[in-house]
Amino acid sequence: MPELPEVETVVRDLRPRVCGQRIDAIKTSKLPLRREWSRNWNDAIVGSRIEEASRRGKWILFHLDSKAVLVFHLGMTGQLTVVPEMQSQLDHTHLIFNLGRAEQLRFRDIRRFGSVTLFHDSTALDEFFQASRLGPEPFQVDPSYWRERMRRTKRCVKNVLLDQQVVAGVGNIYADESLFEARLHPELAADRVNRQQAERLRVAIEKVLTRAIEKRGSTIRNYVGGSGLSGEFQQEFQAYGRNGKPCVRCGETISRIVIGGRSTHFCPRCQRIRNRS
DNA sequence: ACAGGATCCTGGGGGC
DNA sequence: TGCCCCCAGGATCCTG
Repeated sequence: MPELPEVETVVRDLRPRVCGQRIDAIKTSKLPLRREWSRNWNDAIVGSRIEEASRRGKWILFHLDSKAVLVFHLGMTGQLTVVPEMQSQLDHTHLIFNLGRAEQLRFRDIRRFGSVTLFHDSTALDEFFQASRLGPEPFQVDPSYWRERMRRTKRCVKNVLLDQQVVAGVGNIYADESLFEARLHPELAADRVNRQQAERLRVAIEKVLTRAIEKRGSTIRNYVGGSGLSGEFQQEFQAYGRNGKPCVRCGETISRIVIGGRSTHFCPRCQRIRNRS
């Protein structure tokens, strides 16, 4: 499910509802997530207050007053919401944190590709991000960055966009939407991307992500924000999931191919391998 | 280095 | 109604 715009929406929704709240109790389910929940974490967390909620790539960070950082990844179907404790519990709810005001922070994940980890302090978290070589935020790269990264690989641009070490937060939907916006063929070899194309790509990614955040992300099936609301950007898709439909720019039929095992949608007329510009 | 495939899971949809 | 197959916003491991 969740790429940068969805994760950003969750964090913005949750921030006012969790910041300043103390975690009074934790309930865990038996089923494992991608990382197993450590029993020690209960003791380390209970009694702490959440000071801040933030995002890094597709990761959600809760900074506790104990200096520990509670970190979530939503995988494909993760949902992180604050609800009244009286609200009935949905299937696949794996973690419940009791907050003040008779509210709970709940983590639900149907496919259990999501993960939760507790880091002792922000240094330990930084080390984790460094070890995984997580790339920069797409809004913080300077104009030369994309060209720089592209020229040193022959991989196709779609795969480069999905690589979290290149840029953090872009997933399958926003890769396709950004390439459509930039009029680049997803199978274009990265080292053949020229200066103008790289700049178009940088601008396109920022534009697509910004608009998607404004629309609270995209809901295909499972995604909801931190208050349980769906996103609406799926109504503005121009490429993703539109195979067989006419291109909004030129009327050509949108194609679907598979790249790196991920379905990929593009306009064969607007997005050519050989590009005039 | 990199592509491709399998894997971790559950559920929805289509075809028969 | 059931069954089987394919598909899904991600990441990681293994092979060639």
